[in-house]
Amino acid sequence: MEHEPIAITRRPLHDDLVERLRDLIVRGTLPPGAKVQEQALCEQFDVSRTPLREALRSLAAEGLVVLTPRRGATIARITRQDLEEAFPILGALEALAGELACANLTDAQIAEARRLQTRLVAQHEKNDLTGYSATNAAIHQLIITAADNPTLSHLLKTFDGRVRRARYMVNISGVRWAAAVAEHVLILEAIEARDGKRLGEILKLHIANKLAALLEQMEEAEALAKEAS
Amino acid sequence: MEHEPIAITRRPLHDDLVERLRDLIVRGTLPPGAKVQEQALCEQFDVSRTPLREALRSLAAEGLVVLTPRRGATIARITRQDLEEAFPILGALEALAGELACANLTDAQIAEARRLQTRLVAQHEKNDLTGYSATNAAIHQLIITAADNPTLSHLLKTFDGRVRRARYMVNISGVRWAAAVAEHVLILEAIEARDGKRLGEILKLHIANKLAALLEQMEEAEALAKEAS
DNA sequence: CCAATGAATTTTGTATACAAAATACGGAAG
DNA sequence: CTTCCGTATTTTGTATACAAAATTCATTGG
Repeated sequence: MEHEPIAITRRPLHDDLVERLRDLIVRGTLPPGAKVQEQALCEQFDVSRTPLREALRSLAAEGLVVLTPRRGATIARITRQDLEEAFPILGALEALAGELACANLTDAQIAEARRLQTRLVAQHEKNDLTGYSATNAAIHQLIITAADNPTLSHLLKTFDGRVRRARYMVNISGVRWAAAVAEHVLILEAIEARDGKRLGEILKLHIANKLAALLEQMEEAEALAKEAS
Repeated sequence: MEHEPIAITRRPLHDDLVERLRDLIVRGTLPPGAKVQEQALCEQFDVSRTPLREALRSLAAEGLVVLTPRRGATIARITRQDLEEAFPILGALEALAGELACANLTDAQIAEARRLQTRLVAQHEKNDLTGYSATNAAIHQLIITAADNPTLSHLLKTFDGRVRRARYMVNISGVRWAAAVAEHVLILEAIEARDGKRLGEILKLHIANKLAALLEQMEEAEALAKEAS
């Protein structure tokens, strides 16, 4: 007699589809503004329209896909306005995560944060952007884990997806990268001091700066695109 | 020749279903923990399973419905933990809305806030809970509108639904009601002063107090239920 | 009398079918 | 040549069909 069946259930197709499609969208393989051809995707994934459509509904709820009645699905565009609206929300949520985290942080977690910070600096110096991104994500994940609020964690995960796409569109500038590393020093300090209020403020600022840099990059990219036409 | 077709599109069934089901869930007609019988609902709404299932997926993304593979949908339960996780998020989001709103508030909007506040107090004195709730919602709506951030507005709307159900389960205590009215005085003051930081703080506190009162009420209700059994 | 096993029933996941709407295409009129 | 209109094609929304899994229920053995 078992108490927790641990659900050995095989996942339904639409759940797989959600993940695979999300990946395609976030990475830009399905580019913003693109029309989603149900039939084409059905053939590509070898499924029928029913599970595909259910997956599209989930992604629409996440904001990655826009569903227009009688005229199908498109990949959500990323406009400047979207980013300007989304980043402050992300900032508020991450700030909350930081505040909550400080109330729970264990010594082991703080030690881990120090290790990650050291690695982050080293990767910046070695110009290893891929590794840096991973370490960066790990630090944010550490904070979210320490916050110990699954609802917040889930909300951040889905909400972050909407925004992460933008980073695949432009590459970080050297100036912004250095500034981000500097900000991470402050983040670690606040973590070590378990100063929730301060950590929240820094995270908010960190994200606001990220937005500013991103918008600048996007404008440059747009200007270049215009010139080329 | 028109520039904006204004989309005279008839809404699909699943969109209607989402709204009607959400209403049933939020109002408690479909109670937390209840198993969702697809067939029964299909007959009740006279639709086939396809649009119903799509609607359930949307509601699952909102957190009102829980989908378990191979064993169907249930109405999401509201545990103490859920509320303890959700309210701080709601607080952070409303605080952000307050901050943003203060940057935009017009004199007309401030005047409207004063009118609503007067009405709120009158309705409290007349013990008109229904009217009070509507006015209360209008004040929060005014702030969200002034924040002028559709992404935030949408997020708050769906997220609020998860929590609003709890208020249908217990009725506000006289003590909490009076305290809420007092807090609204401070809210109006911050609005009049266009003090975003302060408005944010008060809203956060307002929501934290709401949570505390709600948890207390729920514990009382649970204790009563236990006694009766 | 209870537990366990297995067949009958229900429910779920997915595929397919079909009607209504939207889009693409092509020819005729200006 | 362009614009308009009507037809053909595609796409969307919904219903239905069917197989696999889960649940129910009765029966049997202990």
